[in-house]
Amino acid sequence: MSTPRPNDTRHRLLEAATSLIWESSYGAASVEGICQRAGVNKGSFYHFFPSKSELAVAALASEWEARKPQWDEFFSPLVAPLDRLRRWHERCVEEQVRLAAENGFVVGCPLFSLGSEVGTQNEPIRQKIDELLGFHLCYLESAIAEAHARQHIHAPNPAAKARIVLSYVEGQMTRARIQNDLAPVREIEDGVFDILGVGASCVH
Amino acid sequence: MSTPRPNDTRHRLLEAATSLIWESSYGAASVEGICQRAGVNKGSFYHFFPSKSELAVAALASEWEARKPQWDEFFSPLVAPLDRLRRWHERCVEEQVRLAAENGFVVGCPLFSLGSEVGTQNEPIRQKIDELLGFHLCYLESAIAEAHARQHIHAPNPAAKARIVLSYVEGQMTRARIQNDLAPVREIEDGVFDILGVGASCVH
DNA sequence: CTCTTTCTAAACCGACCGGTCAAATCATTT
DNA sequence: AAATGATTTGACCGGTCGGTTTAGAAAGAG
Repeated sequence: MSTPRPNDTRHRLLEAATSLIWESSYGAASVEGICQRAGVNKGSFYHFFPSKSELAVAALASEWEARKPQWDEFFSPLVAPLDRLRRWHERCVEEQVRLAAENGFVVGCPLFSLGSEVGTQNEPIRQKIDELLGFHLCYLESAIAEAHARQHIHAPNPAAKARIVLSYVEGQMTRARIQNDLAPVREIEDGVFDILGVGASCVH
Repeated sequence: MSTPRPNDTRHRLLEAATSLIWESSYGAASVEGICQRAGVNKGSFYHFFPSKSELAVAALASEWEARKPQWDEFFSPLVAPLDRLRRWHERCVEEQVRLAAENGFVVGCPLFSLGSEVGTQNEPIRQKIDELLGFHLCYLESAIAEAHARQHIHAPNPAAKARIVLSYVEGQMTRARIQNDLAPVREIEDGVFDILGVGASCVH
């Protein structure tokens, strides 16, 4: 019943794949390279995963599973809705700063990078990313809807507003990667609040 | 003095590379495949371009050169500033619809797809895309600044607003590719006008 | 202990990768 | 016609790709 060693090799492969794809790209991350980073032989790779693309899907799922608790915490109903966005952004900046220091360049959002790379080529990966971005949308919409209900902002259509915010945020993350500059990441908070009209008069 | 055939082979290679990278990705577009689509032998490829990556840079430059006149037309001072954005968006939708019909899936924006794929791996390509996105930013900022000056919108910081709009637009284009759905492209106009606060009271 | 299952090691596969090359061909100029 | 440089050809290179194979180590179960 217990899982004393939660399959170390498999787990290392998932982590190696995540980091390698994040830093470079799906196409540039070879199976050989992933195995090397995981300290594993190729035979083991194909014992646990039938193909490189299925590893990618599993890595995305595993990543999300690991991150979800933190999202739930940041978007907890105990936190004021706009503060959820603030803390979530704060966490994003921290992570990007750390990764940029580790890797020497800004890596951006892996969902968007990977999704736009293989979106037209690999349907399973595309679907998984689509699903995960849908989750992100839910968190945003919930916070925006509540902020509107409490009259902190004016957003009569929270779903539409959430799509705008998500696309903006992901666009900034990708620009940060393309410009190899953390500035776009850092200005996300101001941008989001500008989009949400925070500070604007809220007459009704 | 005349250039009757402006280097047909070279030009066909540029076009083949553009379309192939746009449809799939830089990594998935092989030199062999590009040559095949261009109807050219691999030897000819390396007669005109020293490497695949330099072809990509040349293709980006060539693409922009071909598109610039249209951008200048859309963003002509003769057009009302917000109408510039409308017509530009209209043109984007048309193109995406056509490409989606041709290829069977939504392709999104090649600058963002390519940029986020090779951004951390290939500096020359990264720089070229950075440059081109900078041009886009200029057009947007100009229209936004003028719209503000004419009091059509309230945007005291046009440069910041332009960055928000660009990231949002590119984010939507990428989401369209990832979702394989034209809806995000179609809603860009509404989103941009929402961001710009069109229709909102403009007290000052 | 042995049997069985799970996992790992390392050699191996054909295909394809980006890139090279020498020879052939074409279009101009003289 | 001869000469010349730009263009084109297709065979070819070493290397790496994603994936397979097989033998055996490890480990739990009886």
